[in-house]
Amino acid sequence: MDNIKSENSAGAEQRIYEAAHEVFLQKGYDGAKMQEIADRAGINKALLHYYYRSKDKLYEMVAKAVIQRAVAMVHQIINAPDPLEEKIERLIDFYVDTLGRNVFVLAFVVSEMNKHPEQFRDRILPADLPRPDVFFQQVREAATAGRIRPVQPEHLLVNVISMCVFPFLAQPMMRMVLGKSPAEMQGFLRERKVVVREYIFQAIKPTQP
Amino acid sequence: MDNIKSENSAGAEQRIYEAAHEVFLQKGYDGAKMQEIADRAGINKALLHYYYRSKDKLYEMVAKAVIQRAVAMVHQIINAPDPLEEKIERLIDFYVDTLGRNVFVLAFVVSEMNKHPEQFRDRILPADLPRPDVFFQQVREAATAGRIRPVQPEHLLVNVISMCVFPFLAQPMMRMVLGKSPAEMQGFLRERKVVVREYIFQAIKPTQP
DNA sequence: GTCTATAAGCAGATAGAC
DNA sequence: GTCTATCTGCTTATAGAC
Repeated sequence: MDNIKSENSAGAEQRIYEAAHEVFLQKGYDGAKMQEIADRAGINKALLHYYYRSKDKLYEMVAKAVIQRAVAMVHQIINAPDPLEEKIERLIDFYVDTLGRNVFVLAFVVSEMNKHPEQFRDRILPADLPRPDVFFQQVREAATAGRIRPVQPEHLLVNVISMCVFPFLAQPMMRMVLGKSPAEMQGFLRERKVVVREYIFQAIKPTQP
Repeated sequence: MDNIKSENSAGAEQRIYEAAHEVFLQKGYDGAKMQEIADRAGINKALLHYYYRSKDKLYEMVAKAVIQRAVAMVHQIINAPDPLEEKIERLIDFYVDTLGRNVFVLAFVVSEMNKHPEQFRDRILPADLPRPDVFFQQVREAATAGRIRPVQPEHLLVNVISMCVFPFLAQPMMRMVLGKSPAEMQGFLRERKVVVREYIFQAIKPTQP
């Protein structure tokens, strides 16, 4: 099954792709340079164009993969068969753990979608986007059953995501506002999981039993 | 006081600055091109360099102004003498209204600070950053007085900012997740003020009176 | 497949006329 | 002050040898 590759560790094509992934994520389309990608892959620019015809194509491929992986993971959790309360906790854990470690993915998606919206709409976003319908339905049912206040499902989801994700995304800005050192900020971010959980459950719990 | 300017509406220097402001905010440092700035200002590239020596200097000037204005406005609200509850409402209104209309400013700060952190630290951020100490103190006092639960002041502030700001910042991503049209998204975002207020006050109100 | 060399075009910056 | 013309260097992309 596996052919013998003429290069070291992983084959040029694969290494190019991985290098492109890193560079595009960190610098965005405009800031990324083919030379740097070639350097990180340990080959030269000509080979980039041999495997991936142009910078655009390479970018498209990377961006597509990044988006699709993110969408798939979120969808998996959001529409899992877990009960609502558990699901919210898993969502919080997922966002803080996974995205917290890969801030670049997040910053990439947000900033690139803002900067090149038409390119994303036309060539990068998947046509069929899975909706969080299961989650929404669960929220409505929990409200009807009186287990939570009757909150709007979409806003609940957005609030969870916002509180989990934004502090990581805007880490430099938050440090500025709070006047924290990088080390202090690390500690602060570690507390987020329990804080978000606390705020969300306080906010949705029934008013008077 | 006002000299007669040889050019139309506002004087070349001013028009260049405004054009640069627009372009840098929308495209970031890497995506911005001096040619486009010149075009929007209605002059040519040579004049850019006559007034502002280089792209770097021009960027530095714009970024500094953007940051400082944002910092000043936030500081003004956060350390105002209003009582805590009012202040939180004003904060929410401020973020949703002001930043909601200028998403670019926000995206600019977040993404550029992530991409060029050392440049921001060394040349753009003001040395003296006003701290939200007054706000923090108010939270502690309100907690001691039993008017709110004893929450951590910093996390409270971060939660307010996150829920207000993130949905606008990640608007394209949110549309993707929620499956909304641009028009529907507009409506959704208009509901945020009241929703954030509701979540925050539910989360911090005393457990049992 | 992988390289060197080079083409073609663009972006930032300057010289010099007016 | 403002322009045209031009230089220099960088970036994407291709040609062609091995």
